Amino acid sequence: MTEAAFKNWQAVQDEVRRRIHARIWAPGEMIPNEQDLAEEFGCARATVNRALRNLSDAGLLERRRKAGTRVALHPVRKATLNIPMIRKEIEDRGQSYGYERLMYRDGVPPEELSRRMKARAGDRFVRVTSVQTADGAPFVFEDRWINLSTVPAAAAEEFETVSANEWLLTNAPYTEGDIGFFASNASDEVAGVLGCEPGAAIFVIDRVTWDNDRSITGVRQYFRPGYRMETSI
Amino acid sequence: MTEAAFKNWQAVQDEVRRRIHARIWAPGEMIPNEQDLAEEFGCARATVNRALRNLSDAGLLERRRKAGTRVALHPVRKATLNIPMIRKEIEDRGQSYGYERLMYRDGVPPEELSRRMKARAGDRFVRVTSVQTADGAPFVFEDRWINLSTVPAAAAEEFETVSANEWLLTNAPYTEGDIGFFASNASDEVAGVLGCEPGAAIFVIDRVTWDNDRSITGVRQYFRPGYRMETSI
DNA sequence: TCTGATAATATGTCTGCACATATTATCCAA
DNA sequence: TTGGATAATATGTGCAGACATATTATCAGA
Repeated sequence: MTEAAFKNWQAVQDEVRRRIHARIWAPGEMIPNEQDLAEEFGCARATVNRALRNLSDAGLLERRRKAGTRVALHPVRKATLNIPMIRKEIEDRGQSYGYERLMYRDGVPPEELSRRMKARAGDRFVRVTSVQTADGAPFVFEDRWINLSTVPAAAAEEFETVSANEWLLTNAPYTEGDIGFFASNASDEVAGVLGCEPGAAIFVIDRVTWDNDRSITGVRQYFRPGYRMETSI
Repeated sequence: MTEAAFKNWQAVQDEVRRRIHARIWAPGEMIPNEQDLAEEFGCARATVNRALRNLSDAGLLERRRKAGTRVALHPVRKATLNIPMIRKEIEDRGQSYGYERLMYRDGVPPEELSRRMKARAGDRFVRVTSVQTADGAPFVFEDRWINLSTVPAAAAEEFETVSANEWLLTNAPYTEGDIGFFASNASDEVAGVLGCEPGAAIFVIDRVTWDNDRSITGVRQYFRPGYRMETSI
């Protein structure tokens, strides 16, 4: 074990990882403070800070001022998953992408969605349903409500050729979003669009996006049977 | 607009966010380099660096050496979701948690899982199935294979009272994990355990965890109908 | 025209120092 | 004993300067 072997923050991070994994520093246990570690590793405190901060972000360490740094007792494993932008996902597989608008209509969202979107009195909405295809086969059925009070410009667009998702991404960037994932049996409508049996298990993503406290859009995406969302931690 | 108003990295970050959102810097467009921004904001380059790096991590900016920094064209929205530790999730709801082991048996994983776990010739496995309950009602059915060649200590534990997940977390920490989410129609077996109709849409999480390049365990969790995984971005 | 060496440039990161801030420990007075 | 002021301490962050590194642009030579 040579001295001064940990000169960059990633080397420090790896070493700390190793010690946690080797249980040299056990879960729940305090680890030395930054100053001491910096001396031991032969680097500046800022370098140690950067490494520990990163590990704290990753959920492996818990840090508090004055209290110090300890190894997380329940490593809250955080998976970062990329919310699929359908076109990109399909094209990345080398398949041809298709988009077709099915319906475009003014209206009022159902009660439950209205609540989730914190709709105010007087808010106007438009509903757009569409299907996106991979090599001609249905890939995802999308049922979307757009809050025209938040995005007035959307009233001038009928989403016949460009998907609402892409239009919104470039024309109404959002600051926050709530996402839910669940499984649902295909209704007759969903089955009809996706070309599967009614009752088939469908992976569904629910999303509401916000421009600060104003909801932009609420969308539900029904993926074709067999769809799998992957990630790693 | 007063000068020198952005003295800390979060203020800088907020200002950059604002400019992106206000389309002062449009998607795909280059933004000024760190040096210039530092002068404009009246702070050190390191401060601008910290802010931009954070935004890059969040997927809002794309940075490349020499090429510079540009506003992400397709803001790859990264949702960080906490992989549920079932007991904690149930107890956090104020419900009582229950665990019951259903089966414990040596064997060989099915072909597909064997491949995903990169099983080597001579690897030995044990299969553990269990159900976890919330207030007595089935919550999740778990079908797990443990690689005894990676975790020999697991051979001495039969998981009758402690869930394999918790035992592994404290006895065989993992370095990496692959996770998949999908929907599946309940088989007769799954329906029987979860107490629902066969064919009901079930949210399923597939996971393989690794100690470096050696697989520790491969598990499939079938959640009760109606289960919803939530997160925000 | 193409290729490979070279220069230019923006980001990445380290150092050493300083001060800020949150939190805990301590101690004194009521 | 208790409450509140005060000190001590570990992390959080800022700054200036320097060098490292990846990548692009340029230009000479084949």
